[in-house]
Amino acid sequence: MDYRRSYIRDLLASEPPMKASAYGWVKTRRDSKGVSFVQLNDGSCFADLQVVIQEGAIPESELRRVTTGACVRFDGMLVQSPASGQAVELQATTLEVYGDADPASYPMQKKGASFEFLREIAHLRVRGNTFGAVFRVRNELSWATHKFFKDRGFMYVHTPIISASDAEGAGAMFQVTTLDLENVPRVDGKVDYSQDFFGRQAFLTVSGQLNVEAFAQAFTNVYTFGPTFRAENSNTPRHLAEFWMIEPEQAFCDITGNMNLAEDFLKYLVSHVLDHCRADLEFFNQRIEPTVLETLHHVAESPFERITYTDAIKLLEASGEPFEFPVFWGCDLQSEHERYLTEKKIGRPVIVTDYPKEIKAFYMKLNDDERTVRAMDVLAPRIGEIIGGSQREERYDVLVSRMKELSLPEEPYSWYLDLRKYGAAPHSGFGLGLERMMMYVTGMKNIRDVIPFYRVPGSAEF
RNA sequence: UGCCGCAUAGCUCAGCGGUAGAGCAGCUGACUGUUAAUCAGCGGGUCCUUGGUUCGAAUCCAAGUGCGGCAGCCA
Repeated sequence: MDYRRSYIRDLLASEPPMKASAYGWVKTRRDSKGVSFVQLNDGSCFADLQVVIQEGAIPESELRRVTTGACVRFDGMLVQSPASGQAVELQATTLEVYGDADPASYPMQKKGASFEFLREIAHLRVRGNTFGAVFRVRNELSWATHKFFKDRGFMYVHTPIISASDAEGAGAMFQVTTLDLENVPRVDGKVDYSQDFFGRQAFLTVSGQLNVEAFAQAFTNVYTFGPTFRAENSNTPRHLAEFWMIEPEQAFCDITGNMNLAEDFLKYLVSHVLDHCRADLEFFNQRIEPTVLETLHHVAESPFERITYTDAIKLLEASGEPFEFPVFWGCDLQSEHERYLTEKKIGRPVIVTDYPKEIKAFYMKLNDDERTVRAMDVLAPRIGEIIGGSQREERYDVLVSRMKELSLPEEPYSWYLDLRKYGAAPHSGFGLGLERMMMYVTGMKNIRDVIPFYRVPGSAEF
């Protein structure tokens, strides 16, 4: 079994007739008198290869083992298919069964399974149509991300997973420790973290941003792309405890440049999957969300709307909508507000900028009005906030006074403050949640269905 | 974490006070090329758990557990 061989995707694009071998997992088998049809898939593309077995070509005792879920190889001739439904098919002459799958207990079926049930068999759901399509698209989004930034001269930075600063403001963190939880060392009644692995408290990162800012101050244009962790007790179809985030950071870039990058990046990703995942997207459009293709073309072609927070509040106040949460200057935008703006009022992605400083993070650059900061959120129909970014505060004194206002300790951020002391460039960046983007592109309704093995409160199986 | 909903065959569900049903899947067979094939037959159940109401509970009530939706926190 050499590693260089044809995928089913390649066979389907080949010119028949030719000898061929097909490796994969059996989706279904249909028998008629004198002939059997096997749908074989190896994950390389949405379409299955139809394998045709004429009566007598393969011993009945072997053919019986070709059941849904079984892992097999067929050898034979790839020929033009006489029936409609596929261009080519494999006329099989030999069969090797690598792994049987007991049809009475194999849980994947060709019909009728709910996403809730499939989450219980996350190790097997990837063999089905929907999750095959989901993870091919996820793969393409990942590669497109690297290509987009590589083509624009960005450096890929591996920011740490374990972080010592515990108060970044992005939410509750998972603590990392090797202390014996049954017998925690204490000094004056408090936990003695000097005996912990790192000699201090440590956590899983909630964002690579602070680290990637340091690299932007040396390599100009950088990005990080990796897992991040939030210990929030969030039970929604849009939140995970472990998710993947893409965070570019640019020196010599203000909030306008940041918005331009965000818009170009989203359009690039959308165009990429339209070009490279056609069959998968058509499946989503047909079976999951009938507006997906239309939405993606729309996003790729039309400019995003850009409005300030202050103007957004005016639009909401003038809307006449019966919002559950009151709208006033200074309020945070709730889901219902975001949905009104992006779905009802504007009908495509909207970038909202210049939020009140009170509802945004300490590191965002203070505007001259001293009431708002240079934040920008990209809101998208169906899913709400997909990107959050800002121009960063590069003025040392302003940053320190902002931290004081929020009672943040300086010590854990001393290195971050150093970046403002020594050769600080104006800089900007944003974070894009890969899974949020996945939901947008595929139309999948639950974030647990766009990540291979999800982690949420109360659940870390597989 | 709050509010709401759901839990019956392997899966998707119906039944909603009188003792367990359908479709799909599985198994057996039929059919000369099927496309989520079709047709016939067969097997398959602690009706989530515990307690209560009742002559009688899958069905009504309560608590627990699990799952889902909405909201908050955010990406």
